Amino acid sequence: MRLATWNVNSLRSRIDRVEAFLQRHDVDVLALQETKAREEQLPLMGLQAMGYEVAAAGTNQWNGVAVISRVGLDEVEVGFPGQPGWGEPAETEARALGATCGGVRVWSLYVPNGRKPDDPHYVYKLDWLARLREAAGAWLDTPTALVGDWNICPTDDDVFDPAQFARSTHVTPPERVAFQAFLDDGYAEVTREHAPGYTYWDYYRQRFERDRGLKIDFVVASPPLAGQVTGAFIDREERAGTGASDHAPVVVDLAD
DNA sequence: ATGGTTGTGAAACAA
Repeated sequence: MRLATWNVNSLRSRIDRVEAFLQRHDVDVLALQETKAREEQLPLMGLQAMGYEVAAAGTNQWNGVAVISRVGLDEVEVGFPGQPGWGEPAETEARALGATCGGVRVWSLYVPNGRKPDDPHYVYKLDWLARLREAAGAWLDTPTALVGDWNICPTDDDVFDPAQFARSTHVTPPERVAFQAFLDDGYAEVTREHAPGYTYWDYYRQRFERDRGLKIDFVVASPPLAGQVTGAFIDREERAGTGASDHAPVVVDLAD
């Protein structure tokens, strides 16, 4: 099974790229973040014609997550127990969607950005991660993939210029501790060894052309799933050219 | 410290 995750930065504006990406790499399951659309706004006919089922959540213009699968899409769940809302009803804030696809529980995650270390949103980010960890502890014994935009650079190697990010989110010790906690519990980040390099580059200052990016998109796998990983890659070409998302897709191959 | 770009939806606001 081939599983991918991609912060698409608007599904409607990039539906053609999504369909081409699925075909180009023969992807079975795709987790999307920043879909930026209500479910009823999404153009799904093309995906359905290609044999995919779609589950989407989120109704505001900034967040939204989805899972697209051609190997089954069952037990869809939005959010996780204890997930706090943020200034609006929980359904509009949707940052987590779980679905069972081909025997794997796939969670498409859009971890809160945090904005600034002194912003209340940063506290919300850490709280959200703590509650996710609490829920994820119960999923360790089943094939589970926590995939998506974690908005954390776990090491300095994951930042093009650590000095420039010294007072920014994504690199602070509490965020890194929060990420490491999943690994301490038994989860494994399975893309890094096969697919080094950044997954996100800001639109401005020609960050992509100069490869000044961040590695913030990860596949965090439970032990039964981690043992099935045979390879991974970052589709950097998808980030090139005009009309690209600011994130590149990350693809993981799993043995049957 | 600031500014640079993109998306949504039609002015900010988030990233």
